[in-house]
Amino acid sequence: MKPKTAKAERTRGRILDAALELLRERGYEGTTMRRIARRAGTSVGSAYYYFPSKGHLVQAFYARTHQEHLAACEDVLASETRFERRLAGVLEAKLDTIAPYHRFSGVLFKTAADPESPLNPFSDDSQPTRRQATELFRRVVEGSDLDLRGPLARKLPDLLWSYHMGVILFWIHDRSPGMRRSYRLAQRTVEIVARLVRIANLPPMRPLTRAALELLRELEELEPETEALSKETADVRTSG
Amino acid sequence: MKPKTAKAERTRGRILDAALELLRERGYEGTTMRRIARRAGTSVGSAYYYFPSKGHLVQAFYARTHQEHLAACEDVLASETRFERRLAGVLEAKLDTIAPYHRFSGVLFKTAADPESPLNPFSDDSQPTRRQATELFRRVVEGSDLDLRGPLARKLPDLLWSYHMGVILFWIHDRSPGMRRSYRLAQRTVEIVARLVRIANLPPMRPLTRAALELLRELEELEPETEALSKETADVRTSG
DNA sequence: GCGGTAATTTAAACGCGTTCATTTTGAACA
DNA sequence: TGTTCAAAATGAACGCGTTTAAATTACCGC
Repeated sequence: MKPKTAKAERTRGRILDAALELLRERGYEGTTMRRIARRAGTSVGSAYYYFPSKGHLVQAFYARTHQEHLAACEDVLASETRFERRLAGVLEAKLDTIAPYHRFSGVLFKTAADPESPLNPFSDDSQPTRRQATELFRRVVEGSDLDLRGPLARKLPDLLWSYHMGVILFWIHDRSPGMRRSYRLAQRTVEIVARLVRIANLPPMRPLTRAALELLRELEELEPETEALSKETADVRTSG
Repeated sequence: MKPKTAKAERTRGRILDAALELLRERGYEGTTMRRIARRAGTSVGSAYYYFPSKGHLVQAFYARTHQEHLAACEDVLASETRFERRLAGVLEAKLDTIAPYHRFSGVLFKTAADPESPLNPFSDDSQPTRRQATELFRRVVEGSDLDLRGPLARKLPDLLWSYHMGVILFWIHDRSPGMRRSYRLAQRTVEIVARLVRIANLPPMRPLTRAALELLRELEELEPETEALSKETADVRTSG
C-alpha cells in the first residue's frame, strides 16, 4: 500500500529504516516483524499495511545494497578498458559490498530459489533490480576492448549476470576467513570467462558458440509469460 | 534419535510414511508437523523425538526420489555407450523422477541454498546422498566412449553434478506446460557439454582447460573443513 | 469549525515449527 | 509377580509470520 498522507509517509519510512537497521544488526532471523514494529514505534499490522510481507522488506534491503554496488563500480568502469579488469572490478566490488551480510546471507539469499518468493530474481517484484543488474554488465562489455558483434554481443550481459549469480552462490557457502576463496574464485574465473569470450568467435569454436546462442534463443521463445502478456493471457489460458 | 525397541521402530516408520505421503499429496507447506503426527497416530513431540526437524523428514524424501532416479537410470547406463546418450538419459530420468513434485519444488529445493539447512547439498546431513550422486556421474563417464585421462577425468563427475544442479535450478523456475523448456534445456546443453568435453583436451583448448582444472584444485586446497577435521579443529580455531 | 469518508492503526487471533517438563510404557531383573 | 528405570510418548507453551475486524485518525468540502 502506497502512503497517501504525510504522516503515513513518515510511518512507512520509520518501518523501512527499522527493518534495514535490524537486518544489519541481527540478520534475517533476528529481525522479526514484531521487533521492526516496536523499533518503528508502531504495530505489526501497520508494517503489513505498507509491506505485503517480510520478504518485501528484504527486497528493499537488496535494492539498497545494489545501489551501493553500482556506486562502488563507477571508478573501475570509468578508468579501465580491458574487459578482464572491468569484470573483475565489478565482481570484487560486489563481494566487498555484500561482505557485511555474509553471516546471515544464507537465509537472505536462499529464498531467491523459490519461484513464489518476491526475492526470486526472476519474480516481477525483482524486475527493476534485475534490469539494473544486467544493465551494469552491459556497461562492462560495451566500455571494454572486446570487439563483439552479432548475437553474442547481445546475450553476453545476461550470461555475465548468471555467471555473477554463480559466484554469489559460491560465496554464500564460503566459510573461509575473509571469504578468501570467493575472491580467488572471482579472479580466476574472470580469466577463464574472458578467454572463452575472446575465442568464442574464432573459427574452431564457431559451431559451438552458435549452438549455445541458438539454445538461448530457443529457450526465450518458449518463455511462457513476459510482463506485458501475463494479465491478458491469464483468461485465455484457463479457457484453453 | 534411533529407535531401540521394536515398537519404536514401527512408530518411526509410521511417522516417515505419513510424512512422505503428505509431501506427495499436499506439498511442503500443506505438510505440517501436526498433520504428520495425526496421520501417524502419534503426537508432534514424538515426530521430533525421531527427526530433529521438518527438514530432516524432507531429507528422507529426497533420499527416496534419488533411489527412484538411480533405478530409472539403470537401463540407459547398461545399454548406451555414447557419452551424450548416457548423460541425456540420466538427466531425462531425473526430470521424469522429480516431475510429480514440481508444483511444490520451490519450497522443497530452495532451502538447498541455505548453508545452515540440512537440505543444503553440501551439508553433512546430505553427504551420503551427494556421494551417491557424483558416483552416478562417474558411471556416466566411465562407461562411455570418452577417452579421458588426467585431472579432467577425475574432476568431470563433480563438474557434471554441478551442471545437473543447474538444470534443476532451471526446472524449478520452469513454468512451461510439462516442463518442456527444462527437457529442451537438458537435451541441448548435453550436446554442448559433450562437445566441450571432447575438445577440452585438444591442443588449442589445452591452456584454458588446464587453467580451469588448476582453479578447481586450488579451491579444494583452500577448503576450510572436511568431515574428518571439523571436530578436532573446532577448539583450535576458537583459541587461535 | 464540522461532518463524513477514506486512510491509517491497532490488538487479538490463527496456524506454523519447535521445545520441554511431565507422564506412560515395557523389558530386564529380583 | 513386582520393581526399576531408560526409552518413548505426550500436550501445553513459545515466538514466529500473517490476517482481520474493529477502532482511530487525517483530510476535504461545507
